[in-house]
Amino acid sequence: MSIRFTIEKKLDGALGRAGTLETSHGVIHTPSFVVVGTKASVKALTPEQVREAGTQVVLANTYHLYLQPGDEIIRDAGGLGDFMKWSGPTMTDSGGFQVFSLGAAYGKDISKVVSITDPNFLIPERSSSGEDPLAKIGNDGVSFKSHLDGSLHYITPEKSIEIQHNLGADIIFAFDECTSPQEDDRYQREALDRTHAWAKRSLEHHQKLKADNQKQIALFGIVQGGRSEELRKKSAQILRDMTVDGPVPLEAGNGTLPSLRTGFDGFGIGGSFAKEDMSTAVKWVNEVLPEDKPRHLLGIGEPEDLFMGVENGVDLFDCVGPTRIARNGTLFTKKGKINLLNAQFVNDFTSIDEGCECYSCINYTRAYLSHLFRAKEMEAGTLATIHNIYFINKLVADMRASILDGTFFEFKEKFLKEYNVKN
RNA sequence: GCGUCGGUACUCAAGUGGUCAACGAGGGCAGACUGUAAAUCUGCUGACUUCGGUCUUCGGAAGUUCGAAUCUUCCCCGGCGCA
Repeated sequence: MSIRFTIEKKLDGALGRAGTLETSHGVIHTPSFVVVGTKASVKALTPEQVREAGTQVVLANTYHLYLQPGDEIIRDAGGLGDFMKWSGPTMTDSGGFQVFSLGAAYGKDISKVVSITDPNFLIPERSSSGEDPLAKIGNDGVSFKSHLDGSLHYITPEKSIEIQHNLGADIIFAFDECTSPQEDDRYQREALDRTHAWAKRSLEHHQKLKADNQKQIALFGIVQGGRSEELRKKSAQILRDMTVDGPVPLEAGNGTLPSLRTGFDGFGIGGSFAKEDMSTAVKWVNEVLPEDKPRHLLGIGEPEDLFMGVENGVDLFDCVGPTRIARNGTLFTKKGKINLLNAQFVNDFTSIDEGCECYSCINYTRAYLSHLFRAKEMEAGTLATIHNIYFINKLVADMRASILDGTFFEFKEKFLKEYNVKN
């Protein structure tokens, strides 16, 4: 068994739960936020700083590392964790998101989460003319034009799994197609069928490689289905029930052993969401997915969304938001986000977030960070990133603690009330 | 003193008769960012505005012209050269 998931306590009257996820590189206490280190680096931080900010697990990206430095380099370095000197658990995304971000979303003003009130939401995805996308989908796989040097690469589910095995994270994802919520029903169905076919091929190839190299790697299948309840539930069901022949026993048996059927070790919930229906989509899916396996809501990480996910049975979240907005000057506080580049912080000698015990808050003032951002000093990104991931890690850890002591809903109400009050 | 080059918005800096409230860069003021093409991107940056425009600007003053940041004259300021 490559991972072991144990539920410690469930939420009354909701799908949420607190648990532990054991990997060969340590235990993840869930629910947990997964810090993104796309290119085998959490931007602006050393692994020690990532750890000190309360991080349990880091996620890197297949597509980026395949292009640079190449997955074989990382395999030869001893795997992702050894290469980047992160001793804790690791995950890799499959490249499925790049099918979206470099494909349908390329050169357009749409992102992972859009509001249905956004004018862009009304533009039919495939009919709007934009730049020539870097990712083009075929039924067998996706052709990518490298954003680094323009070279062409063809990624199939097998290729993604092979790269991910070379990267050697504890948890990897099936190759999927992340669709935009604007896609019409016909396209959603077509894409979903493709994602399921790719999931099957990912699982088959994963089992084959696992049998060959004996690595302790867990594979998560990814649920898609856009905004449709029917498709979301169908996707969760199909992936839940999907199995392939298990690893071949090392010693040749006497032929009477029943063949082991294995499925996914956990599940990702994917897709670009309409803000307004993200919670219903998560609920639909988690009502169908098996309770005893971990669920990862891909790419979501705003405080409000984390509460929603945890309440509805999500165990893992990853998101570039906290690290990205930090580098751009926006910091989380208990009273909402603040942009340190705003004039009001130039002479604000209070700490970033009162009461926060992160390295940045203990040692520095808003005025100092404001200066660093204005002066374009690199340390600005470092101190801001430390604070933001500490803030999110702490928030999710507090949610976990509140599930364990039965105060989740009170905690949620109190936090969101304060968080939504403008500074 | 003579000659010469220059003086443009917060700064630097284009423009050398109408398409100029004036290119561009920086700075400033905001906004965005959700499985990272992102230490990135977008908007605004003379005043007023019922968003149609209106008014005041390119060292100062006076001219030429239908029209001047742009041409002329004088003045002020700065650089350089010669006395």
